[in-house]
Formats: sequence, C-alpha cells, structure tokens
Amino acid sequence: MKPVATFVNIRETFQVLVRRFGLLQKDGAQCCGISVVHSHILYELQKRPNIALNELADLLSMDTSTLSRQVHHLVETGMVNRLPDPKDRRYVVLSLTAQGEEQHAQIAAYMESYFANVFEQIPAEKHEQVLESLLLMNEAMKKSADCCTPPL
Amino acid sequence: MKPVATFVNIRETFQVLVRRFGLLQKDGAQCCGISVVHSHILYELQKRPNIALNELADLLSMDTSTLSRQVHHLVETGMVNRLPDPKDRRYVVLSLTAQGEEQHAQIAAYMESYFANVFEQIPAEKHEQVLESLLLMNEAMKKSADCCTPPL
DNA sequence: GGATAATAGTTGCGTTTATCAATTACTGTG
DNA sequence: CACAGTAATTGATAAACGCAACTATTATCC
Repeated sequence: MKPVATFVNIRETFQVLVRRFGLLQKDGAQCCGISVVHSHILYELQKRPNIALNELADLLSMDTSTLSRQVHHLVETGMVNRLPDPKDRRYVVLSLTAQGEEQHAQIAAYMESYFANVFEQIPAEKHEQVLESLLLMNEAMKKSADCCTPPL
Repeated sequence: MKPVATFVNIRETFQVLVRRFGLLQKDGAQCCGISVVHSHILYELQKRPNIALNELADLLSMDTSTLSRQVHHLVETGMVNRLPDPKDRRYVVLSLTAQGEEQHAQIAAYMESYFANVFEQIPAEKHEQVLESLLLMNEAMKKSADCCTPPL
C-alpha cells in the first residue's frame, strides 16, 4: 500500500519536470525565433493537416480568438495556409506551408537531440521502462481528465 | 538499439503530457482563485523558506522584475512575508504567512487527489515503475540542462 | 578612508498575450 | 423567407513579460 507521501512526491517530481520541459520548449522555439504557442500550432498542424481553427483550439485548449490572431501571424510570416472550406464556408482549413514544415522540422530536431541527450543520462536498461511509463501516464491523464471531479 | 522514431514518439508523448499538466495546474490554481505563477511561488517558498527574491527568480526561471511584482501582490493579499535581510540589507527574505501555507495546502490537496485519480487508471503493478521513471527523467533532465549544447 | 564598481530589488515603459463581448459571414431549420 | 445556431474575426480591456533605468546597500581598490 502506497502512503500519501508517494503522491506528494510525484506531484513535486512532476511539477519540476514540467517546469524544465517548459523551459526546453521555450529554448527550442526561441532558437528558431518563434514563440512556444507558435511551435505548438506548427506541431499540431503537422500532425493533423487540414484541420479547422475550431478543432485546433480544442486540441490546444485555447480560446478561438487568441488562436485566430496567432494563426494570423503565422499566415503573414508564410508558415501556415488558411483557406475557407468549400464544403462549409464558415470553417477555415489550416495547413503548413513548405516553410512551416521546415520550421517544424527544425524544432523537432532540436527536441530530438535534447531527448537523446537526456536518455544518455539514463541507464540503457531503463529506457524501455521510462518510455512505457510516460505512455501510461499520458493515457491515465487522458482518462482522468474526462471524469474529473473538482474536490473544492 | 533504439531507432530515431523512439525519440520522436517520446517527444510527442511528453509534449501532450506537459500540456495536460499545464491545464491541471491552471485548474488547481484557479479553483483557489490564484494564478499558476502564484501557485509556483507558494510551492517553492513552502519548500525553501527564507529565500531571497534573487534565488527564487532563478528557481522559477523568471525575471526579477516580474517576480518582484508578483511577490508584491502576494504580500498585499497576505500570503507572503517580505522582510529586508539584516545580514545584508540589499536582500529581502521571503516566507509564507499562515494564510499562504493554507493556500498552498489547498492546492497541494487538489493535486494529490488528482494524481490519486490518475494512478487509479494505471495498473497497480506499474505504479512503482512509473514513479521511478519520473524520478529518472527528472534527474536526467537536470543533468542534461547543465551541459546543453544548442544545435543551431 | 573615500571614490568606484558591483549587486539586489524596485519601478517605468513598451510589447506581447489572454479573455470577454460584439460583429460578420455562412448554414440549417421551421 | 425569417430565424436560430455556428465559425471565425475583431475590439477593448487587463494581465504578464522583458529590458532598461534608478535606488539602496555592500564590496573593492587605490
């Protein structure tokens, strides 16, 4: 049976971990001259091309107004294509330009090399376990988010 | 030998994980009526009382000017004590008030219950492994941050 | 010991970002 | 065809960040 201290510990660990990754993202984006939010947009658009602004806002948990402005910047700088959907012209269809894909690839390369670096600090026999654990956490947090019951 | 795809995968996993935790932090803080930054300050002050503004800014990777203002808010709302250091009066000594500790405890309780919830979604025999993996990641990222070599 | 450099913290100011409300454009329904 | 509903944008306000200037205090150098 795990004592409560386990969860306190994990919260602490996770909090610092997330803070570190936040800084990493900042570096990874800023070394390419863009903001963290922009890098998230590029990332998500590369994963799911031809998505509507609406859905993208859901994925990133952002207000559509904020996202609309950010997308506007990315369109102006030639990273993103924004076209009205011919099926339903209320929607817009978003996708990466060639330049946007290149930008995304740059950031991804930075992240990759960083994670390779991180994993070098971890014993090789633990790599499998760490990867599996992150996937487990991710799945668990996804499930948990749906049935969240605010305790206050 | 792990293929490159492993790192792409882990980056993706970690990115989503961090995004989820960011939202959680927001909820955890907002349910207590404060901002995420404030909750980080409370958290860090509870961990290391009687710290200087300078060091705190380092820990949180914030500009001292931004932190100074945030601390000012927290002093005004009775969460934080800010006193000049008698040893060297350029410094200030920061600590939590009773109310600040209570606030921190509330947020911690929220986080704890959330993580308990998350762990319920993970098979019990994996709990140990997940916790160990998070600690490994944390240590590895700490080490890696010191010797970071920007690839661009 | 006194002038000078260095450090911690605060404040001013411009830029960016988030959020709410209102508006426009378009689609589906009665 | 009028009207409700939805997607996206825009306007206005507030909050946060980051840089630079400033104040107060301490350390250093001659």
